[in-house]
Amino acid sequence: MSATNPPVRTRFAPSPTGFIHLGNIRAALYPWAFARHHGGTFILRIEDTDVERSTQEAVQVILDGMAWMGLDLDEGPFYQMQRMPRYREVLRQLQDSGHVYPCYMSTAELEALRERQMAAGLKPRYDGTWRPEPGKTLPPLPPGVAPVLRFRTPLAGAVAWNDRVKGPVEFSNAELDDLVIARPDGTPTYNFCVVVDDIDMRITHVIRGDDHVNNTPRQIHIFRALGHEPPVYAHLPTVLNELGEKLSKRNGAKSVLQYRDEGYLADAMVNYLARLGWSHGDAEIFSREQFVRWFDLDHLGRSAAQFDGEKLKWVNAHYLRAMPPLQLAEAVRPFLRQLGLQEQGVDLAGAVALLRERAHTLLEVAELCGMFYVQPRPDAALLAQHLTAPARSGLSDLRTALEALPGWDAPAIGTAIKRVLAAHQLKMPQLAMPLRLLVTGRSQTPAVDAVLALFARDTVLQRLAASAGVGAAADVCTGPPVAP
RNA sequence: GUCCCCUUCGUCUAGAGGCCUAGGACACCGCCCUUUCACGGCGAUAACAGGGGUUCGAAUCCCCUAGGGGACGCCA
Repeated sequence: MSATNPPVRTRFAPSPTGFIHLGNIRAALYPWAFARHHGGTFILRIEDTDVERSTQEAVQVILDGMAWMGLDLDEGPFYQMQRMPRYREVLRQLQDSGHVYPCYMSTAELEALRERQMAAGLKPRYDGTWRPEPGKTLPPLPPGVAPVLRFRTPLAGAVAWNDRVKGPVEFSNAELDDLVIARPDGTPTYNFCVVVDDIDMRITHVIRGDDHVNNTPRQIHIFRALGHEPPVYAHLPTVLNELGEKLSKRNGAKSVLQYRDEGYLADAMVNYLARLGWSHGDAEIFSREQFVRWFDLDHLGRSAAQFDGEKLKWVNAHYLRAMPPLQLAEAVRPFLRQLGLQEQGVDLAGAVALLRERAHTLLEVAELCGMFYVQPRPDAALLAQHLTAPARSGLSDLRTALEALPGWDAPAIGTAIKRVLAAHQLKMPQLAMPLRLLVTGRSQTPAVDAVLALFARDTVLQRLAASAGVGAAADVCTGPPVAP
């Protein structure tokens, strides 16, 4: 890259429909990363010219999603509805230069035309009835009809670009018709607004979903008519859901914010999404900084990528384990509240540090925390199975030993347990199982000495005391079993 | 129907003519570790859509076929 290249400017240009799924947000991630990589500018533009569907709440959804993912803006959001005067101005330019003409064909007539063309095996397109040509006589003006404005597409030749993802793409102009760029009331249409915006915002690289490939030749023509060269295009392949279908609300696609609410970390999401459709050799786990440093258009995939929730979980679990315990505890707190768990008695940072190895999401960590913040109600059948007579007598001795322990930490507790094991000729599981059942109510926990160490000693002694008597087991089983 | 695009293990992908008897990761399966469950370690199964070329040599280049997707709006 020579120093004469203009600074990189990319944009994310969603229409605010109230929903933003993983495919949408990936279409923001890549242009963001590209701008950051080149020290360029990342712009958000809200394409809200469809007044029927656009709302401010929907814009907020986009903003929230981007904020969560850490996709920070340099400029914008710009709203197309606020740029109407500018569009009208450019429209006049195009009229003055003879690039557009009024068309009075009714929608009913157009419909009929399309049907005839389809029936004849042709591509349906406007036939140029109202396109003025030297020596051509136009039909008589229908009275009282406001015309649309159509763009005069070149008849011959072809339009081509070198797509940074797809490679060279070429469309014959004969395939293109004269598209409507302004409605009867003068409001401009999509393809026109996009070009005016991309020119005004000096966009150098258009990185967008490949559903726009077919719009690109039209947009290039408008660029040229306006005396500008088009930007570099990179059309990203589609993201498919786990069934291989196109992502959509109707297909049950989730909002990006729902992933946040289910306990996924933004860094993990960025990592996973970056890797879905782009690669850097064998790298699977990389930080946001590494991603930005490595990101380029040359290693984007060409074909549609299928979302894989299992891999997302794996990536998320990785980030969970890499987090400092205090920070993790902070992140888990809202989920604790959501589950109605009271953080008390046991240090949360200690708990999550111990539990995160067995969880994939913050929500799962919070659920596991239940073993520390809920009164234990061991399953009666499990208790009966594990609380054998030898175990009972071992536990009784252990209780005494724990009570006498000078310190209260995992190694000391572990030593005490091993002494009891030896004295009673017990195997570890024979004592550890009833022990974790009695203290946590669960049969699956981290190493029992580490778990006990997190509890206050009094709590442990109390819960062990409850099982001391012969009939005590029944006392403990006062409620329905909690999930193991 | 017409045009455009796509096609490597189940999934995400590496791969830019010889480094490929095709590599990594997730998932799956097996073994090990073990205080239950996890984690971790080790290992196994698994793919170049098909057919023709070009070349000494092709996953890589060309052509054809098949399959998939997208577009064809006074939506964006």
